[in-house]
Amino acid sequence: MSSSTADIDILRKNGLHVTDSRRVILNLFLKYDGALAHADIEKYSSSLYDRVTVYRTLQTFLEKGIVHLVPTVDNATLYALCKHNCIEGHHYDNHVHFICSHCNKTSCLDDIDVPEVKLPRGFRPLHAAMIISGICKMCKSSN
Amino acid sequence: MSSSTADIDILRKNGLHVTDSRRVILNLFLKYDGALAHADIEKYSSSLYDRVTVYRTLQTFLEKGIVHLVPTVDNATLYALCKHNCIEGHHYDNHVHFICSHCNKTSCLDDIDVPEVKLPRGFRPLHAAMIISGICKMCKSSN
DNA sequence: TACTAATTTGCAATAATGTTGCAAAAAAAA
DNA sequence: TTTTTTTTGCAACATTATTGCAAATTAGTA
Repeated sequence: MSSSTADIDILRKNGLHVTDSRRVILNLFLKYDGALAHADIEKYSSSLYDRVTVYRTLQTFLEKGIVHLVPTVDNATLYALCKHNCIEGHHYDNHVHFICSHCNKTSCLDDIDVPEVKLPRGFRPLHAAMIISGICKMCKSSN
Repeated sequence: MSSSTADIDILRKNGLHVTDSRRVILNLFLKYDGALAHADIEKYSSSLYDRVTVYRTLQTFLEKGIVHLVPTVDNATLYALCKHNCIEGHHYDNHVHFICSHCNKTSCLDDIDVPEVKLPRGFRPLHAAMIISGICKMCKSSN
């Protein structure tokens, strides 16, 4: 049994009660370095918790800025851990997201910022998101 | 009654049978310069057609390259007209998408290409999508 | 530790969204 | 007009997400 309390720390720091389901779900994100869908979480947590609890936990994490939504081109809803200093109600997920067409894993490229783009006259930008699809590092090297 | 046959031309050019529902849906896209969700189409076409027909029509348009999916940060599935020369199975929707936080309209900025980004070693990009949110031209000028 | 107040969870019901098979209707070709 | 092929509508079903409420759990306090 891991004695790490990283998950507990995160929950406490965000003023959340420490519960089993929150710990399990948060640890999934901490261990799996990529974006997770609701279905992934249900699968990996072996249906220990009710679907509704998973939905509500993700919603809570979103609101607290523990995770952010990952943009997608299909209709999938993906969540990923916020790595930098996100605070309640204000995310700093200004990084590029990469989705691998081979292993299907979506990763946050935390160190790659979304580039600025010159918009047509009259448009005022507030936030930009970017998704790049292709072959990821792991899949490329394993060929 | 408009005598324009732009919609018919598009359908013919793509080898599709010309039917009422396809014409109505296609004209929605032609008139409304922005991305539409399935629900929008159901609403604007006054439930003239079955839900299933709308789904199948959108699927057909997607396959033929008449519309493309618009990336989103929530789980919405949005479709927008392909403006440039998309052919069956190969889209050229390499443009930036803009979603207005005020009127909620999603537009294709057809003339703004998604910029190149330098990725970490090992990642091979195939396609890039970009979504910018903010205040659009119309909403800004009406304040 | 035991008690209390507030939060969280599970269950059941419901809503919203999307898919499939098949017969009837419509479109295109002969 | 007739025939062939495609499309549509209906019904049923599947998946994904939301809500209310009582029971269980958490955290603070005595």
